Amino acid sequence: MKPCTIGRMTVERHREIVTRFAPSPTGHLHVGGARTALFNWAFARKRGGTFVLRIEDTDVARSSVQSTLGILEDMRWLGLDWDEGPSLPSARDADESLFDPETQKGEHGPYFQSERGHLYREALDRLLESGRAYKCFKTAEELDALRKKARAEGKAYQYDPTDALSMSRQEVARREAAGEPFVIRFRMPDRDIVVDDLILGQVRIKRNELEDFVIVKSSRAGGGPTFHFANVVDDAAMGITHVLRAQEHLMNTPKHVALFEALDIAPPRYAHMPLIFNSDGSKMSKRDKAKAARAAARQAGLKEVPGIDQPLFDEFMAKKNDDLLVAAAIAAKLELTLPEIDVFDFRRSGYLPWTLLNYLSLLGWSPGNDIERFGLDFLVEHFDLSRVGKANARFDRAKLLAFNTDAIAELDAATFQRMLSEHLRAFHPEYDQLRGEVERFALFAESYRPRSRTLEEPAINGRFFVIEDSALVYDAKAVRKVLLKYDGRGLALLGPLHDALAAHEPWEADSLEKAIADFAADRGVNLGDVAQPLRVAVSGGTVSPPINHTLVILGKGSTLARIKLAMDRAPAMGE
RNA sequence: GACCCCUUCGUCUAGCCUGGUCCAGGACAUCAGGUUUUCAUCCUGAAAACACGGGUUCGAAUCCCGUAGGGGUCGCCA
Repeated sequence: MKPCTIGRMTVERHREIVTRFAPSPTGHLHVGGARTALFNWAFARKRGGTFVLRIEDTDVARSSVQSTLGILEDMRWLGLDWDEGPSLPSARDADESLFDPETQKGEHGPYFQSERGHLYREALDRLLESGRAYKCFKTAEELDALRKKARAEGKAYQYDPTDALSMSRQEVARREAAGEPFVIRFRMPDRDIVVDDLILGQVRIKRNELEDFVIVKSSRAGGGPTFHFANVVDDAAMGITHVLRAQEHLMNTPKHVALFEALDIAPPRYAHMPLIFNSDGSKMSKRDKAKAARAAARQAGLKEVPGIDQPLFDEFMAKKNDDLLVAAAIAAKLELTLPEIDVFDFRRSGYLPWTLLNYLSLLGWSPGNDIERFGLDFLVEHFDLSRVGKANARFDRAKLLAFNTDAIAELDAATFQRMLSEHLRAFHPEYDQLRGEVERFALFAESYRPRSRTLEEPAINGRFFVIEDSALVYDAKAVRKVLLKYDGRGLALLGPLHDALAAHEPWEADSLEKAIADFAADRGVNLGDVAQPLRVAVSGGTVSPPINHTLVILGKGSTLARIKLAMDRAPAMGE
């Protein structure tokens, strides 16, 4: 690859592989983006190359620092480290105030496009000088009308450069001086363009399918470089050798290749990956969350939701907007989990980062044998573009969950406890106190470890452990089935059980198990006939860790208090 | 609509390049049993696919052509 000179920068990275992940900071990191990042990362790591992270914030209106931070944090959580790019604050918690865009690693920065204007300007000058770029005064409205007209006539629309190209220098200068807005377009070469894709093979795009596209927006739209232009200039300036991106970019590639050639720089190799869809074949988008929330709200007959202005809510329900804040508020109110779309969603739902990555790697890639469960080290060792498929894939949450179940089963006690604690700290402040009680929390974690498929499940299922005794809510169905059925056989056991337990010491798992078993044996009933009523009495429902562990985590005081509470409330809960 | 990409069990895929060992293998899901004091696990088994049509060949999931279906793109968004 010959050296590239843009600005004062000369990039010469001999035979080294350089890949990049270049998200635009307009929201959270999407799983599709995560897979793109993963493949670029794995490809670079496998070949001993460099992985660059570049923030494409050319769309000033939609980009934000919070999004940038969120994406960096998601990348960090996933364990995808980059060799060059912005630095993440070292704090465990991403704190916006600690984030300094000036801090970065690598020598090809800045890694924010918003700070690379001089490079685009210089490249533009070169194109303007060589006649490969020209000014066009057609407004967006005019072009829109032309597109509509072509469509109405059933014809394919394509930009016609005749007017702009035939305009005299004087005329251009006059209109420019008069302050008329214009865009700058790239003059496509007069020939077909062949993209030699590492996954798809050769793809030929005919000259008449290609049009002179905009590389610099008009002053009305901020006057900055378009994605195509900034992307190419940066890939050149950063010495990117391989561009791995989603197939939706395939039709952009001829433009990019032509741009590289016009700048007299060898283009990188391209590899277009298949897309990821929902299990029903629809596009995985933020709208899914809005859709799910709307459906749930409708079913629950929700007419308003705390924290959201009524007009906004009404519009949301009328499908006038897909505001995620409204969706989140509905989800919180109805206690439902919205479909996970972003990396952060999966994190909040309690998936392990390497499990998500493992699953994601299988969407479009396969190691070629029957091995499916593996970690990043395996991926780095075996990843290869030749084994990336061409067909789109559907995201199957059930399979991800199965992977996560196994991954959690493989964690040792200490690791699970640490990860659970971290998860609860981030998403469930109601567990703060329990987390602080070392021994009790260790037992809590150890009780849930073998029965959790995600880090979120202990938080949901164990909630009865962290509420006031008096706040315990009894599930009517459970009370009827376990305590009241058969003439209150279960309920009748609670009194003597209370007394037996009140007299029991010490309050620890083994002796409690024995005590409960003895209690059952004395009455000639099965262990389950005692355990279930006791479980309902102390937890409010039929599901909890083994009963002896449940009692130890709860403590003697709460156990006895709750048994009394059950004896008190259950009789009134019949039909 | 035009251009481009794709097509193996419900889903993700192995096999395809280098035709026979494939009446197609694995995983998840499903169904049926079993273990377990609840739950979550776990164990055993079953059902389940080469989109269709033509061609090449002794022989095609594998090569070629066509058809159908799916997807992507067609922005001063990235």
